[in-house]
Amino acid sequence: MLLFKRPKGTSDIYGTNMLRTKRVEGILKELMLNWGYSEIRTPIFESTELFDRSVGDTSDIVQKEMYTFRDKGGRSLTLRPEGTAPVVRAYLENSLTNYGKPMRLFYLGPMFRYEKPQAGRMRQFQQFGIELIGSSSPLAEVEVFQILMDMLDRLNVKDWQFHINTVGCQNCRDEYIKALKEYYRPLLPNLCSDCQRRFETNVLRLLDCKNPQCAPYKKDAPHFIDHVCEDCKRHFDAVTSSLDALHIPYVIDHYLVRGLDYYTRTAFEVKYREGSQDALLGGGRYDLLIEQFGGNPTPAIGFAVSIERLLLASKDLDTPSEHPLVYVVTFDKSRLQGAELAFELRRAGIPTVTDVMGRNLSNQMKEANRLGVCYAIIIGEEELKVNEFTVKDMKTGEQHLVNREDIREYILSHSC
RNA sequence: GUGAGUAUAGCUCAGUAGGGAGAGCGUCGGACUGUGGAUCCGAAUGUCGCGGGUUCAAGCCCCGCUACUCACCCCA
Repeated sequence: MLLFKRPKGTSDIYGTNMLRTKRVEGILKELMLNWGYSEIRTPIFESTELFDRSVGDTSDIVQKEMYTFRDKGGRSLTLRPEGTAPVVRAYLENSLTNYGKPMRLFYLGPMFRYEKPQAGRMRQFQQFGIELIGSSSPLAEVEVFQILMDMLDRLNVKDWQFHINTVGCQNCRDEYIKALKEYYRPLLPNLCSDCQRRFETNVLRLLDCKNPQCAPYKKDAPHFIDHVCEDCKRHFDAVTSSLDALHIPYVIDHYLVRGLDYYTRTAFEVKYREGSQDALLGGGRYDLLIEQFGGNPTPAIGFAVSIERLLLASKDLDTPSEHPLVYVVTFDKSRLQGAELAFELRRAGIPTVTDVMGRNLSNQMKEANRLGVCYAIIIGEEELKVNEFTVKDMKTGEQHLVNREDIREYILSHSC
């Protein structure tokens, strides 16, 4: 019986899984280089209030999903459940405002939410996100959507659906909420208990209730788009028409409200057809958040994706293999010469492995084969005498005697 | 928070009526003391998730617990 197990909802990543993860992360970093976004790494924990105040204290995240603890100084800290609030905090704290607008940032790292784990949902998960800070123009949406398309394309994710909605701004949201409340008030007794509670705390969330008991009433609920102000309406129209112009297929989802409070105007999600955790990516505009954090009024937009869900959705992405190029086979008389040669090859940038088990020739060849190397270099007594080592091509089985001093060049000039 | 399923070797799993704990793959070694992949032979690894009960006897039956998986809710 083992003494320790990994905590619930966490995973150990190794082997093929690690290779696929690195592949996806590599593609994402390359993508960002292409789009002129620079990476930012913020702490894994932040003050609890940062999330309370941004994500919203009636949200599921804050109410039941945060890993909150007190440190020895009595501070309330929280393992970050999402990336936008920390990035905005860092943006202001480090005066990145001085770098000019727009600011293009991306992040990649672990997030934490206390939930019941299941397929595509972990308590610690890896999230990639971008933030485009400083533009209120629909052109910002255009860039973000293009990045999103480019990303899904590079990762070979098929069968996704783009959902978009507007959630208004500080001027018009209250009016919509009023309209929604008026609509739902007489229906209240017919709704599920969750919705009865949400009616008071956060009416918007009634829209994405999946309870069949509430479903019939959703159909006739007022739509955001019919209640937003002139500016928001114009913005939304510009956004959708640019989607049309870019030939990006989308559906207007009047029930899309998102789980975080800081969104304004544009909110969107990419859903993936397979699997119960169908939300692959989520994002939106957050024009008020920076001001709310004490900065100058600065509009911004961004999105976040989970690496785990990307991996589930890009199954046919080919797995890269990582194996050494050379295996140096030694005998009792040549162990140190082998170690020396192996070291030399590695310094020349040739991935090399040699025996540390004291195995015989046959078993070293077996290991070389298992590791998938291209060449085995055999250093036996005969070879030592003439200072010429046997280089064996593991694919063809051919072998040649090569002078000790020429081996590095020999390997470098032969591809495998 | 709600519901369902599973738990036997490193992995995938079998285990018949309650009576000796197994197979395949993998690992290690040998056949072959200087040549891998193919083949053959051999070996190691198990408190059968934990605790209790029934029984002469429990991997199997009963009760409790735990862990994991899946789903709901919500999300990424």
